[in-house]
Amino acid sequence: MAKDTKERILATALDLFSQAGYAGTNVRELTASLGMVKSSIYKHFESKEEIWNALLDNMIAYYDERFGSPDHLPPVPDSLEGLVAMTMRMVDFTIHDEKVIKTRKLLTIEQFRDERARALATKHFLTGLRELFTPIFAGMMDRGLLRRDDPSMLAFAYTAPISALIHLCDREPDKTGEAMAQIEAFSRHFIEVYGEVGHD
Amino acid sequence: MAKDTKERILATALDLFSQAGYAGTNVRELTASLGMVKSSIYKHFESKEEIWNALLDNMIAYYDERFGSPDHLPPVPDSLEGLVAMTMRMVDFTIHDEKVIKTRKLLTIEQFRDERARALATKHFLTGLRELFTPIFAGMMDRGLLRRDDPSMLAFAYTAPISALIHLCDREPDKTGEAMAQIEAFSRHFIEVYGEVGHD
DNA sequence: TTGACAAGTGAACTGCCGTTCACTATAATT
DNA sequence: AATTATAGTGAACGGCAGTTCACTTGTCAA
Repeated sequence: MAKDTKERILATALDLFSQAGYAGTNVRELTASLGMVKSSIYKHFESKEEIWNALLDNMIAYYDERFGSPDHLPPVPDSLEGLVAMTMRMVDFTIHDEKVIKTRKLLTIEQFRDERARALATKHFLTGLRELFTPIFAGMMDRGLLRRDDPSMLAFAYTAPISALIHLCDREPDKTGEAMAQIEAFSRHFIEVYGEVGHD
Repeated sequence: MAKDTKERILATALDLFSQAGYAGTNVRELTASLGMVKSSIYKHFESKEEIWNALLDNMIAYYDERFGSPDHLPPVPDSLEGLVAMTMRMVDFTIHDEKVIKTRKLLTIEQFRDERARALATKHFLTGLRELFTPIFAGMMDRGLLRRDDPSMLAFAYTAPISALIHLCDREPDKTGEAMAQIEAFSRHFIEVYGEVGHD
């Protein structure tokens, strides 16, 4: 039971912190959202700050689990259209999964205040995506699908604009549809520009 | 005198809010940074929230002043190398000007909490840059410097990665040099890919 | 059946939060 | 010289923040 409640607390903390930030959320609200009284939370965590630290531990562990091992590398697409499809699948997940959305928002809010949040934010928003796509593009070049070029540069040129539109979805969820369309348009523009002629 | 103090208050508020956020900053710290006692601030602002609103007013006015009128549109570069140079000049300013840095950080932190911050964040981080570069790229295409293509798409593909690296500088200022180098490398990659042959 | 422990409660505490107010000092206006 | 306005002070406020604690309840092992 204890573990279950602890996880519920962390899920609710993620929810509230990702809206108003750590400083903008108080334990009254937090426990009220959980249907308990504020003192109860101290049976599970020593302090509000410990909740924050546990939350960060979780986020770091979750990230390492999903992107840390090479097992979870997406396969190299066997066509340019396959790259678009894979991209849209990944984007569709990342902008609709509540936990992932809240994690991004929380890192966005707290990146200037907490060292670990800062480091994780850079991974999430910049280097992680670039490192994920670098081997993919290298593979596509090997297969003659993409023009020979610096795969890391291409990965950066490809993921950064997509990442910017993902941030837009976090900020203005009602623009999600529009953003998805723009991501697809950008992805097609990209294969148009970098795709090797003779492949679609 | 009053106006001067008011501006000092807003400058200090921008400084503190951009580090710890609105909720994470209290009136005591704010006034202490100004060398006065906390009650004094109420001679200039009715409440902490009014300071926040005035700060947002300022940021919106400053943005409109710098980017709102077509007068301040940068000239269309007359060479591909000119685009790189102009880019580096703009980036150099935007990542070293304290006020601009703090404004970006504050918008980053508060974008999920305040409607006006949300709207201004989208302008700052996404649409503004795109709209700034669209006519520039259109002009460069007219002059035969860039391949004919959708100038708005090119503006997006160009500005989004640069914006991502500007965010990196805000988050990890010690990586500023590295980020500048990456921006220049990306800019050169861009003119390599999109530049019309026969021009440098 | 008892005892021990984990989970939740409500009241109370300390301290800081934003804000108010009567007051003083200074400067500008008449 | 007298008056008024402005900026700043220090003490005090009500309230809410995070936290503690004695206590009740429910669960399960001994």
